[in-house]
Amino acid sequence: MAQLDRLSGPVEKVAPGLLGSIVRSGAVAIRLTEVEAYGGVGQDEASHSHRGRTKRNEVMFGPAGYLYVYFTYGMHWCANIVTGVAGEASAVLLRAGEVVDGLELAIQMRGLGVPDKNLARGPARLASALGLDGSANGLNVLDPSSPVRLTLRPPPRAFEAGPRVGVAKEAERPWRFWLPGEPTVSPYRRR
DNA sequence: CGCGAGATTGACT
DNA sequence: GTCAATCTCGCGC
Repeated sequence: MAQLDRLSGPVEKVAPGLLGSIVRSGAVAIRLTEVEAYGGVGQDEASHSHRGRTKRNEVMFGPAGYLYVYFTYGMHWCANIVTGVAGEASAVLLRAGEVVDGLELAIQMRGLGVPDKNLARGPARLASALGLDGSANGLNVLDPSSPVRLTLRPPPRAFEAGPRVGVAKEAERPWRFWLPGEPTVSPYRRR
């Protein structure tokens, strides 16, 4: 399938190609404006899969197109889309996006009172706006019957790349990609 | 407005 | 026991 092909290449090439694509969970849809690439075993110290397969990250070792949702800092969920081929364990972290559908519901999910461009700015906020938690881990986002789906759109004609944010190691590797001029891109400071 | 520290759960060493 | 791909709030300038 063509969609799977888009996710099967090297993660640093797949990641920017996801910018502008739509992630839908129930009534809420988000257009991706910022993503981050994570490599596999032995090639990326910042990746959860770097030390090999564990109970938590086993989804990353499966085929592309699956959702890897993990819990961190005792209170936040973050969502990734697995890329590459089975066994490679690479994934793309969904860092930020713009709510394009289900705005009212997304606002409720976040417990806010007014429309806000910060709704999905940052990986934990994005997951929260989509209502993602541990139960979404392992879903196939290319399956039309899945509650969480990825709709690929044409790759952006322009994007920017820079250092990753918030990771303990290899933050200088320019594997964070975003769409220029988007107000929803997280302006986070570097560690 | 910018920086700094706290919150709080689960998985790994 | 330690650490984590974060967010929010509060204080100081």
